[in-house]
Amino acid sequence: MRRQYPFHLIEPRWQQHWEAQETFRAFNPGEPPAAEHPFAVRHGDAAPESLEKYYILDMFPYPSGAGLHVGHPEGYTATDITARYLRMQGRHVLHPMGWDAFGLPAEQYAIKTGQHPRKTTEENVANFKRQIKGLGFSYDWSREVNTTDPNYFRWSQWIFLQLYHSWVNPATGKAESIDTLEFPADITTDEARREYRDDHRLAFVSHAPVNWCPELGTVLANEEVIDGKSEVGGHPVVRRPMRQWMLRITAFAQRLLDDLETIDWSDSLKEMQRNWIGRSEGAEVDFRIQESENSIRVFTTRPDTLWGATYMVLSPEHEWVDELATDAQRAAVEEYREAASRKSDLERTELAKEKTGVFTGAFAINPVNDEPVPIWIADYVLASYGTGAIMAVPAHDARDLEFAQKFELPVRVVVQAPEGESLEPLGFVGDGTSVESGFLNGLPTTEAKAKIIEWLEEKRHGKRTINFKLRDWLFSRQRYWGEPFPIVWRDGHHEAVAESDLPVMPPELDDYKPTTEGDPPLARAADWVTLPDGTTRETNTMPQWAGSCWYYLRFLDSQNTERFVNKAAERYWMGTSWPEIPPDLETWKVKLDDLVAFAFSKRANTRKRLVFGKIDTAQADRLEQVSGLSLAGCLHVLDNYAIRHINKCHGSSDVEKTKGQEAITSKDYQWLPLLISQPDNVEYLGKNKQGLDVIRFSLQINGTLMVLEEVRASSNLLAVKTMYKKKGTASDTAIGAPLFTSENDCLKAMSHIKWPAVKSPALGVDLYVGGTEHAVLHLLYARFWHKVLFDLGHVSTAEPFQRLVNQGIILGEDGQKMSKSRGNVVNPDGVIDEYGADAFRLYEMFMGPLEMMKPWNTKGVEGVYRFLGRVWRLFIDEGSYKDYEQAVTAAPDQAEALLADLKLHPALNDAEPTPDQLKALHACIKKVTDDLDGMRYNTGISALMVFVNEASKWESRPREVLGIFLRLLNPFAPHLAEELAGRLGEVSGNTLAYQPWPEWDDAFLVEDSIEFPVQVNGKLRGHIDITPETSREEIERLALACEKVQQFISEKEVKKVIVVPNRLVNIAVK
RNA sequence: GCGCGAGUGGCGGAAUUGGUAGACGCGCCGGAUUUAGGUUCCGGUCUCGCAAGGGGUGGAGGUUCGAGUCCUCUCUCGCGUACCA
Repeated sequence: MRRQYPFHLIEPRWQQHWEAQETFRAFNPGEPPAAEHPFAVRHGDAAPESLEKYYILDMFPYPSGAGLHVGHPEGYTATDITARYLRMQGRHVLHPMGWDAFGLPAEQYAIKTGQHPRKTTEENVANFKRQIKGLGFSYDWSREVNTTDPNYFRWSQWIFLQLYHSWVNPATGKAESIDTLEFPADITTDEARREYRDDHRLAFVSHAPVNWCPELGTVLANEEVIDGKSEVGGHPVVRRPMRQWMLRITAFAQRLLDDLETIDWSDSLKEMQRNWIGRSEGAEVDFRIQESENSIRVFTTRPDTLWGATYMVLSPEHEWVDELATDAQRAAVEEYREAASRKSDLERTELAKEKTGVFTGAFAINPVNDEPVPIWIADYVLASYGTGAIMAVPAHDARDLEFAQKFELPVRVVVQAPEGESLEPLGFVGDGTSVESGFLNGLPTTEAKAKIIEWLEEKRHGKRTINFKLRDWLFSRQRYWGEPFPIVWRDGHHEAVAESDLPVMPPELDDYKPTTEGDPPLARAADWVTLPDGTTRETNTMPQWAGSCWYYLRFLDSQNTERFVNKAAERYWMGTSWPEIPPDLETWKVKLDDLVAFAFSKRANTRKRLVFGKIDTAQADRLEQVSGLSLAGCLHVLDNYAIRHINKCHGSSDVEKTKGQEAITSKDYQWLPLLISQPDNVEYLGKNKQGLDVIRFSLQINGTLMVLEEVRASSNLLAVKTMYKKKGTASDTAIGAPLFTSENDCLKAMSHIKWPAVKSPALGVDLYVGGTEHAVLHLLYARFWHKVLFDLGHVSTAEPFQRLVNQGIILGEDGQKMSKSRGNVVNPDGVIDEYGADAFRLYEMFMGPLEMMKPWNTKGVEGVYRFLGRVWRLFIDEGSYKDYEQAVTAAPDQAEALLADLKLHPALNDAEPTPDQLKALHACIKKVTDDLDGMRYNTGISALMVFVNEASKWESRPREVLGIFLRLLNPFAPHLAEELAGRLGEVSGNTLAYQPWPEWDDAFLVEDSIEFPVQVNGKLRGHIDITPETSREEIERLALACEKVQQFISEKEVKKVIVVPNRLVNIAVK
């Protein structure tokens, strides 16, 4: 097929140019670029670290043997377009790429063929790199990392040692050195001290039952087991006790949950993490065992239903089952336990349809009414969650009900459903009103919970408790191709390898299978395992997730041999300096206006926040008085999401009137600094659904009470949640008296507010793009490691990834997910050969919104390819291209050299652009800029197409206009844009990469005459010709006079005429 | 079951705080260039209707001068999770 343009020559040429020029290198603090580098050409003498940075990251791939598939470049293209766009906008962009190269496939290939996994990995990396480079991404390859490189995994091992040498201090909730751990008085011997320490480390050894996958010959983390099968390969997984390394991620559960509030991830992704962490609030309640001194502790989220607890269930593995079973029931209990222990998780799940269980013969005493309740065992109660025992309330829990019905146990209704919600009280699990519940009768569920917990605590029958689903992270694998642990064993105890002895290299082996005794493959290397000093090495390796937990940090300084990352580089790229608190009230007001405008603009799906205050010591004391929270130094922030929320809930006067409130207007935000610095009243509202503390500030201004509610979004952040106004005064719980009686007083007070000189919380990676498949694995693990490193002072942000965007999956042409077995896999190499990298990139983005799932369609590639051909013909004389093609047929080896003979299109000239031309150009600049800000690549491309369709008709094509167009095209199709820009004239720095991004001027977009739509009763009936100056009255007159409209309104009564400026006019008739 | 998200032409998808539904591309139809095919260029393409006009964003209601967009109910699909008390 004839090529639309010689992309096969242009693309490699520009890729070589960028590589030779190091066009896309990012510069660490103190390492300025050479004077001739295009970065220096653009920014002059400015130190790179003085520029605003942008760290844009892709999820680095596992280089599989199959090579790149079309899903990989989807995210990579999106980030590349944004990276190139922001570079042109003047940001200092860091955009790196590397390889997550440890993994099972290379090891399995090694077992089969004997080829060292390193060799397989190197081959695959080389292939991936070739494919990725062929797409012309603007990566800084000097920062490339590979997790299997000893210079990389040495630092993975080092971070493991940081975990090993740390514990979480319950007083601060933060990780600190294990040396700060104090021993209880009864721990006196060295042996006991060591044990106590080892029990507190963040990396610790456990002998608990683990997920063992016989097929893979390794254990797996909870996150890697799906429906009782391995996530990789779908092999069965069984529970089996083994000695394993664990990481204490559970100590960070609450912080991992809280800090989700501070980052810009999609709601669905945050929700997945929340579900995985699985926080639930409730109470532990002790049930005394009948005729015994002992009691059994249960966990429940519904202590208010205690009167409805008619039996109790223990998990079969519960430690007291043996003791409880009566002689009559012993045989049945034993049998049930035996059967349960034989079941794999898979079987337990699959057989879950039908409830099973056995009565132990024993009874417990319900503490609220002293009634005996039978104790059962059943495998629907899990040993690993809560206390491994429950109180069963069949009337208000679906599972308990099912069980009770099967075994004919009593059901007692103790919660009345709200009227209309459920006619059937049996099985009602929602909130209602307590009945038949002693002193709780008549209380709504929330209050009943609080009251019963108070009672339980007072009578010492139980206490308030919070439980998490999250389990500690099983961190060892029985594999060869992973990071060896920097741990040795001496006399049955583990010890850390000295930092100076890192990296611990894996031994060379001939056989990569596990040993016949079931030990990991590393155990085969007897010489390696046994050390001269009599210690033996740990033979497990780390899981694949280890390397990906911190690679984004290594990119900042990938060649450093002294530290895992240079401190200054980390501080600069992870960002600590934006945004600042406005220095004064005036600036604050300007920034506020910006933020409000932003909240209602098209770009509003990006989070933008404004810091408007900091809690000083006096304030902190006052807050501590009401809430018990220590909030000194906390910053107040307002973001665009909050503004939208407030507008939605409290911005409409209709809604507010009914509640005796007034609508919040954008002007009201200006009171925020005063509200937080000099409130009449501060209240602590307790924790919200997500377990976050809510604080209410209120202030009376001229008879109206303004109320602000904030949540503590992280340890140092109070985020505005909502805000409303109402008539009246502050409630009785107020601290202090109202300070202001008039608005003037308030304004006066505002002028005295002092703005603290602080910077807002750090950012981390500015934009991270990747698939959803890592929602609870990589992304949770990485956040966990990052928090440990943060606590220990090694990094400066509490969160690694400020903004995260998930790309949608690309389906096959048949609408099914792409897979080898379906035979619908699209190979990028083939597409690039036929249409070129620019067309491939463009199509990947043109398919639809980045985050959406969408099917591939090769015909669609032809569409964008034709578009690039039209761009080419906009600039290049068609005759000369035909001549070129003929010449190449005669002398194929001259193809490259002959390119020099191509001529520019004769319509290109230095004429003054016409108003129409400027309008087309500036409309394009505006649309593309807006769309790139909002990551709407598909509509951005369509704007480029609209411009080209228009410009193709021009008989005179001013260089100036087309040159600016090429800058807009550059992020999307950089090879073609660079080529044409080079032919159009000299480009400073010899690349478009650092040319300033064009700005649009609204003056060019104004139309002289407008065809203004006229509706009658909301239906389009005609148009009138107006100008931007036409008055409302004139528009109304023209609309009513319009001929087409007349036939719809004559003989009818015109009730109302609505003129919507810049939109339309609507005539309402009866 | 629970949680989250999405339903718009033959297809992928566009539609500012509610304001001309279907941008852009694919496909299809017609025309021009070409010996022909391919390429390129021009025109058409939600639907019923000759037209005037009517209908139309999964379905049913509602709010509004005006609803793809907001509210209530409902159906379908996708993703996540699953005995987590």
